[in-house]
Amino acid sequence: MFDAMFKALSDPTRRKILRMLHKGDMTAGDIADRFSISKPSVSHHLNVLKQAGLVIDERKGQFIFYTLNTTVFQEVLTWFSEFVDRRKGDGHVPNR
Amino acid sequence: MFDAMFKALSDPTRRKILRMLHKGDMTAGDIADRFSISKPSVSHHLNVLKQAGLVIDERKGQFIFYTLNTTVFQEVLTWFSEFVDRRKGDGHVPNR
DNA sequence: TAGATATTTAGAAAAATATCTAAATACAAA
DNA sequence: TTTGTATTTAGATATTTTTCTAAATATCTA
Repeated sequence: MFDAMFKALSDPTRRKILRMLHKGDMTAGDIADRFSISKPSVSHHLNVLKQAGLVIDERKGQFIFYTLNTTVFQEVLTWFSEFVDRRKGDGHVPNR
Repeated sequence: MFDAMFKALSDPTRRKILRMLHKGDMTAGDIADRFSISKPSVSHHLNVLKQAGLVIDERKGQFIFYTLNTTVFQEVLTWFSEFVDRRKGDGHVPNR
């Protein structure tokens, strides 16, 4: 699962989408309109983010709304925390 | 710079290297010995990590030691923090 | 200096990824 | 049901990334 998350985060377009969703939920079309790449390409990126668990999609009539899945961000945050020196104990937590 | 960092973090071999270095500095050869891929491939990964600012290298005689650059981890941590709900009124309320 | 060890660089092949256009699916409105 | 809008799926191509072997560079030791 970490594999998919980091892979998803490696693309700048996808990180931009995440920052947009942080301001509020959006439809696939609204997201696509903010990029110069084609709608199918944006759809592909949205799917990668979805597979990685970083976003959730929900259809409402004609539209599909995308939402951030913040719980997963918490997990990545934890992954990174292990590397940062918090000057508490020896700060070392192994594996994963 | 974030671009290079996220790119570097997207590969599982490189993340494994980072976890190894977290336990202590290592030479390129010692790192390579722990993978089944060739030394030149590991050398390539080390270079990607170095370009991303995630590790620092220092030659000592015949050997080159690699070390984690924790300050950069702190920066990525900050990037992620923005997405995590810390329940401390930053004004942002998700839709629905 | 010659030989041994540590590591990287060069160049090529294979695999993965991003992107496109065209077509398909899902739903709404008339 | 027909038409229009929203979005995805399919299939192809171009680019990027990973990996390899062979060769080069740097340093140590005898």
